[in-house]
Amino acid sequence: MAHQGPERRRNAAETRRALLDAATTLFAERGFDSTTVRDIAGLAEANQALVFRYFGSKEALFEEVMAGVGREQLATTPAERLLATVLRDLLAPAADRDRSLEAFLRSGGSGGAVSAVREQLGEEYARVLRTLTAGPDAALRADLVLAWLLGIGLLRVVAPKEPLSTADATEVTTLVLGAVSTLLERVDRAPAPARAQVSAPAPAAVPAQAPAPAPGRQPQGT
Amino acid sequence: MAHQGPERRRNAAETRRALLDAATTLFAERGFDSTTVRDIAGLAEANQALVFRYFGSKEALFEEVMAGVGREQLATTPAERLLATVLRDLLAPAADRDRSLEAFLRSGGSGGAVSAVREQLGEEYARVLRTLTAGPDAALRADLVLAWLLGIGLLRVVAPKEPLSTADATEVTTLVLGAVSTLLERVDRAPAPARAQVSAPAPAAVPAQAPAPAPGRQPQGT
DNA sequence: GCAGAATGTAAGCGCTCGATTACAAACGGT
DNA sequence: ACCGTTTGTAATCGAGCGCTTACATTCTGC
Repeated sequence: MAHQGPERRRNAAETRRALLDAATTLFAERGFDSTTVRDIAGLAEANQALVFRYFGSKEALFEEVMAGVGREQLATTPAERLLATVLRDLLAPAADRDRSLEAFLRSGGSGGAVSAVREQLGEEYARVLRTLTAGPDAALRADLVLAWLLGIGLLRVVAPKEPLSTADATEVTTLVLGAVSTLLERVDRAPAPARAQVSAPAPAAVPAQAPAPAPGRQPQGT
Repeated sequence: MAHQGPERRRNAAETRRALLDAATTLFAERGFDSTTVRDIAGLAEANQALVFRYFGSKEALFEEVMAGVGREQLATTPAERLLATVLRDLLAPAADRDRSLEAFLRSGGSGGAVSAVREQLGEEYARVLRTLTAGPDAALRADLVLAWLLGIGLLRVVAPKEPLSTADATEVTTLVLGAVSTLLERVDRAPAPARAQVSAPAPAAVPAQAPAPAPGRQPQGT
């Protein structure tokens, strides 16, 4: 990658974008702590001082990364499909996976600002998931679903664990959606009625698998 | 320089143990990266050079912490109870929670040795969970259960998210076990031998609200 | 065409980290 | 009492970090 083509002329907007892209990639691959601004600048083929000129600080850059990438999916996906969409995204090959979730998971013990971003993003996802079920504990059920998604991401991406990390996407989807349908159904305290079928679970809540490549794609420059 | 009490006399074994305890606490609270050897030595009221004398390196210390704490629960808990035990542990107040899982979750993007420890520990848990279900995809189902546990830990401990982080333990247990029973139910052959622990919540398997040290010994010290 | 703003670069500051070293103090066998 | 070993301490090293500064280069309005 010698990069000799169209000489990058002085262009603040483009440089900024290059830095943002590089940061998105690296935060996803290594998390916040293990990514240095020198790495980011290096990948973007820019000077590391520009990170601070354009974003102010490493944390501010992280916030902008997290704000941009994850929100897109959230805004364009109807609630009923969010679960299946996120799941499909999680199970997709690394290349076209949404990076924000990875960054989220890999940025563990970081500082206050990073935690704030994490909380906010989690809140947004949970709010959408909450609409999928009824009852007084809808929010709790939504949190549990979100927790499962995060855990699956953890074992598939961050700390790959066989066989989950290489399992067939359809099979995982089937298993998860089946169990989730049980969770989202209105079950009182009675543990008995838990006999949900994967093929015909909740009516509109869980539009089962469909791992087909959706129309809306996210151009993720590498 | 105060510290006058029962003067810690020169005692390598005790100093080593103090360092190990301090490391266990701090790794759990902040993760591997954010914990410094100076912090550990400070909490243990020891000199930081001793960390290297007794353990060789920070990573080696981490490995010893992870080897010691988590294994205890794993070795003394029968398979049928592991799920409920881990779940109860996860939902317990921070004070008497097992710290290894926290350390596991908070040590995100760290180096190779840390990842190796994580993988190994995850493998052990999954192997036990695997015995809870039958069928060709038992291992995958076990991984999904483990993923859920990790995700719940994530949203309860590492990145606290309302309402899950403060939800009633019994309610969470009920919801999770209900959905997990759907997941773990055998699909095809292999008539169930004695897998009743989950799908029919036997009172023994899920003590749920009773964190009392039941007849079965739980020699968890500290 | 030139002043001033915008953009890019190189150097380095101050700090913290893991790890090492040199040395002092307590211990224990003889 | 002596001496070698064990245990503890202080000082530091070299590297890497986020971030800043001083300066060079290019662009743009007039």
